[in-house]
Amino acid sequence: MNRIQTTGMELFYQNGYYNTSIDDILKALSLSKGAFYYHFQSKEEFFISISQTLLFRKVYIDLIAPIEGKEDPLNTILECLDNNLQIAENNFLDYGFILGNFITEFNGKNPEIMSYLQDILTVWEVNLVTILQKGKTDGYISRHIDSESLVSFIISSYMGIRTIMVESKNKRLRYNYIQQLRQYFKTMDLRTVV
Amino acid sequence: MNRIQTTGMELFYQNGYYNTSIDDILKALSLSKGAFYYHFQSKEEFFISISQTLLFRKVYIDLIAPIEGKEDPLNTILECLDNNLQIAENNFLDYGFILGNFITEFNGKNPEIMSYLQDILTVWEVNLVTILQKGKTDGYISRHIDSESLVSFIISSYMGIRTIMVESKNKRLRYNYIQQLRQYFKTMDLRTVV
DNA sequence: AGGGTAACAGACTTATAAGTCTGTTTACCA
DNA sequence: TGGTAAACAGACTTATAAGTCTGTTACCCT
Repeated sequence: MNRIQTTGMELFYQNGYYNTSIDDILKALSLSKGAFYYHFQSKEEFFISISQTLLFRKVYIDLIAPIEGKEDPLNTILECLDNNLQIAENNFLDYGFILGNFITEFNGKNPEIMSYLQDILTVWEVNLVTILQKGKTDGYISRHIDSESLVSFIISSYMGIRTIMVESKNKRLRYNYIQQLRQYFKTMDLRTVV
Repeated sequence: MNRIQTTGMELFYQNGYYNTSIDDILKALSLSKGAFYYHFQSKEEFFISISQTLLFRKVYIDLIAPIEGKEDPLNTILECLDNNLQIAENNFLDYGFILGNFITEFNGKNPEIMSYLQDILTVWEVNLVTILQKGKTDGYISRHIDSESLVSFIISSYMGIRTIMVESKNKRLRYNYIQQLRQYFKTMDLRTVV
């Protein structure tokens, strides 16, 4: 059952939800229809179960855990995003930011699934806002900064750069992006962004 | 034939390429299979024809033409992006940045279509770089700015904010985004970003 | 050991997709 | 006005999708 979810998420990520059939997933696992529909009611319910477990976990591990409870928010965020971009860069077959891809795919088509995806995004957002607010009280960040705005900006730019990096062979894309973000962060940092 | 392309682009935009059937398009137009396959060889060739005409034209009209040949690059870009975000915001049924959506959808699935989409993105990119370079010689922008990096950053953030704005009801998202971008631009402007 | 249930196999149904093909309409021009 | 070709109609084929259903295996507990 866990293997089905794992393979399902991989294939959905690679080929998209609508372009991946249950048979594709089962073929990759040498399983039968019976096995699948014993564990899951439908393709939709299957995807939702993946969202709430594997997808959420992945976003948490990759983007939330590395910044949780850390000091020096701006540098921490920079480092976290850079790590993720490096992994994507080194992965020959990268398909972009998985959460962003699904949001794009389900937008306007499946409100229920969209709400689950939006929830995950919100958790990330809230965590970023939290660490930034703490950074203010800890004297890392200028108090006149609007954390919500900054977080929207960070998330937007990260989603975008992941989309762009996918097909572009430009090896400086990651470096340039981080440089720009760092430059921007400097304007709101009370200490020094390294 | 032009109506077929127009309706095709609309439906592909709304529902995605793989999730839109030829029959869907023909039903919307009260046309038959014969009409479609008289004009187009296949669904793929149909989409490519749309990319090279309507899609390219849309990106050009919305994002390139408004900045072409203008003075004061940073403010011009800000205004252009803000306009597009306003239109998206006021459009009750917005489905995100159409070019970005297709790039996400075709990534890793159809290299040929991807290359056409990438071409459109490149045209936009080149135009942005050009106007920024001109802005340097005209004394609008600090010379130590790397135009390519800045352009990647602008495009990334725009693609991302469009994705996020789609399902979020937050009405300040656009305003905040533009504010952040303006703030960032101030650090590289030799005059005053209004 | 054997009974019972969880876990799975795989043929089957129904719907919908892309693309084909034959026949019909429409428009235009001599 | 009649003939010709462009433009279109729509039934048909083939493939593939999601989901169903009946039968079979594997395992666990007493």
